[in-house]
Amino acid sequence: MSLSLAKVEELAPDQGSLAAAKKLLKPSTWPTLAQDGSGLLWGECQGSGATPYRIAVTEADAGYKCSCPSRKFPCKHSLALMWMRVEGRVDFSTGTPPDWVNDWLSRRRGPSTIAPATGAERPKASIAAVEETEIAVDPKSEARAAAARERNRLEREAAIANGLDELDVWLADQMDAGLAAFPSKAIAMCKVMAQRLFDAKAPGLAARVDTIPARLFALAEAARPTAVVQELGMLHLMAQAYRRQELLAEPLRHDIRQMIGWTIAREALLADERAERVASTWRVWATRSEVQPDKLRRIETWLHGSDRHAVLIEYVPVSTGSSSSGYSVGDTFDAELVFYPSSVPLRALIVRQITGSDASDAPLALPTHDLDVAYGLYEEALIEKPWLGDYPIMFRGARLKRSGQAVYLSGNQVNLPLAKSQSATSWPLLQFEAIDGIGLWDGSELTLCWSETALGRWVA
DNA sequence: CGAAGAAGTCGACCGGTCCC
DNA sequence: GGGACCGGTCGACTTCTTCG
Repeated sequence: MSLSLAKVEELAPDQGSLAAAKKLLKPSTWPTLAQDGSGLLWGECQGSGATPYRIAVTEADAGYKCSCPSRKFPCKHSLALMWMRVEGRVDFSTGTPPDWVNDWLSRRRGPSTIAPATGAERPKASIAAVEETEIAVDPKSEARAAAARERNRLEREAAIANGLDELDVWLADQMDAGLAAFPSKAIAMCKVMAQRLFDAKAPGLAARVDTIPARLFALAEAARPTAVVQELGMLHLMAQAYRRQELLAEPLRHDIRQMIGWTIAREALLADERAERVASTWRVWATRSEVQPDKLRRIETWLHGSDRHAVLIEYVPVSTGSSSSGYSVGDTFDAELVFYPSSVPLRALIVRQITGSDASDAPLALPTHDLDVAYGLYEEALIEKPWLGDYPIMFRGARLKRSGQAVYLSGNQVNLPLAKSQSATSWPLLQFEAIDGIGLWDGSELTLCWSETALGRWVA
């Protein structure tokens, strides 16, 4: 028999030819690949010219002919044709040889023309070596890919900078027009600005602008003017912080970049040596599921362990119907978590889960401090991260009080309004002198999640 | 030395995957 | 669900090589 990988190696004039041939092994390069069924192969290979090269090979004696002008014999095209045949991964159609193949056959001298190994002194080319050099070549394409990434990044930074400039102008316009009028036209105005920020590749900031009207209208009318100032002020703060991110401590820099819309790939976080990891027994104390404007369901699982909090966040398309993370309030499991970098680290990923999650009746491991101290901790966190969002408030010895329609959770000094949606469901708790528990405080209202009382547990 | 074409280089494009 | 990102591929362009 005839062709083998060893034979192809032997024929190759040098290592470079083999490497070049390897790149031609994909069928897409070959408009024609055929055989006559008795050891004659031919094909057309699209080179850099307009007309493809024509290659013919005889399997029996490894004869070859190529119309390319290469001065190497055999050229990469002939080598590639033989290689593909030996590998057998590519289909050769069967047919009668075209004229140009017959032409070559008729003019061809005998099989003996193949000079048997002048190759004694030339370095032997090897297919294995091609595979090896592939890896060696990698750094080059790696560098090119890195350059492309860097280019993309700079482009996006430029787009974001433009977006922030537009935001500044927009904010100034709102101030000029007067903030009292803002709520009445907020929906239309915010939609336009959000779209612009989205186009400026700042999707995080865009989402924030987009949802301003919803947050405003959730408030009593009297509270809206102040909220407008806070919302627009926060936008200004974020735009400024992003521009000056070089001056910020690294965790806060991550925060502002994340708020604007940069993301951290799961893999990158798992591979990050410096990311904070905590192994502990974690207790699920709340789960939330909320549909976002972009038709995604955001599922949060809030955890407590080793005297700290963490939240797992996953996103599921609404269309898939799934609305739960698989965890239930009260579940306990051992796991190592890795926290997303932040000045107030909360969001985390599970690195490895050591035990499965089990429903547990054990009481929550509550701290010794009261609501006043808990609120103090919130304020400290707020200093670290001004756009904090939801923050866990874990307390002992607080009391629920009612004032008109509103319900408040009261400590000695602090009174936190309960979420309106809970004013009815929380009424059984009004009877207790003191309750322990945990809730999520978003800066304006508290969503009570879990409470231990003299009569037992209350869960939202 | 110039022509011709191979080979190398680089950006554009595309489809699959990931992330929010 | 939909954009961002990544790796792979394609093709235009440049550089290199060789020969008459």
